Amino acid sequence: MSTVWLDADQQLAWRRYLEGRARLHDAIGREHDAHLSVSLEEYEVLVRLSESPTESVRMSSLADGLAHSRSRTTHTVRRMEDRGLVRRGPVPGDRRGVLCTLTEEGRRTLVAEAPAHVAAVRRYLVDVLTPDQLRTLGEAMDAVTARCREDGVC
Amino acid sequence: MSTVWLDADQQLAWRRYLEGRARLHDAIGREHDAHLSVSLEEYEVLVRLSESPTESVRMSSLADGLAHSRSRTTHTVRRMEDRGLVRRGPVPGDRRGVLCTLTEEGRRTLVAEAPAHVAAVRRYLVDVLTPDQLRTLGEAMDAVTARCREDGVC
DNA sequence: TCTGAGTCGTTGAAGGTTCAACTATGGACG
DNA sequence: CGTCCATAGTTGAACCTTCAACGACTCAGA
Repeated sequence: MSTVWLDADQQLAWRRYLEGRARLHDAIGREHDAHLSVSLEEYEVLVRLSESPTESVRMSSLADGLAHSRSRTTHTVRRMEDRGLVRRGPVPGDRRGVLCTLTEEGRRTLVAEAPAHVAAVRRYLVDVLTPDQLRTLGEAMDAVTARCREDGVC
Repeated sequence: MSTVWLDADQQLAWRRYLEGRARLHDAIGREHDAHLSVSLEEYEVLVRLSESPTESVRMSSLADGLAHSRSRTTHTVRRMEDRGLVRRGPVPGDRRGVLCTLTEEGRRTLVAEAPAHVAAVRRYLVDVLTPDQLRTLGEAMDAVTARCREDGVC
């Protein structure tokens, strides 16, 4: 708030964040490439769908929840539909909407590949932090999300 | 280490991290798009170069420091060279190497645009966290980086 | 000095994301 | 109702990153 520049501590934290962020995404992405049939982003789509009682989520909610653009979500879901992991249908009561639904194949894939995904998250994030660090990390990133929403930068 | 699954706290922290990470990158990226002539990635290249006493860094060191692939670095630097922000030359003593150097134009760009960049980092990260949270965030991501290096996943 | 393994950086193609433009539907308000 | 603006989602092109293959150079050891 006060000055324009970052002090040494702030600068250090920002640098460490940038580097860790890049390496973490890279490391987990490599695990997916090596051992799973779906990318990290596609995996997250499967998770969101599986968490819905109907195993289906509207495109815009999906985009919102994943913090992805609508366009990106369209492309991702189309590719997944081509591979039989999800299917698209109408939203009851709103003819603009598209409902994305988990297929049998999508559910099987999620169940089969979840352990490897979780193992990667543990190996590169959860297991290298203390419970306190992990909690603080979550709270910090939650504050970031709140500010972004506040600014309408979504 | 112990079990295969994440408990509720771990799951929550991971989710918050994923969402905050996406939104933070997006928010700062938008600031760059709107008010600066260089992207966040290009800006980081300029910063690294400016921090060297000679205002030049070898391609591989640049790639390493930014946690980018060598290929990505080549493409990024080529685009920046086309715009006159950096220039490439030989590394004294190793004819395999390429030395990337800040140009006058690159230095001017960095000086002119740093305030807007820093303002974005403050607005979306530094200012929404307590000093403790920010420090812990940095330490946590540093631990992630250490694990990735340990695994040779770079 | 020759050989072989490793490092450095580039290249072009393939794949994913972003952006702007577009169609279609919904909802508020006269 | 009819107009107007907002929302939902798609499309294709431009752009960036990734990947595999490559040429060039270095270094260590026989």
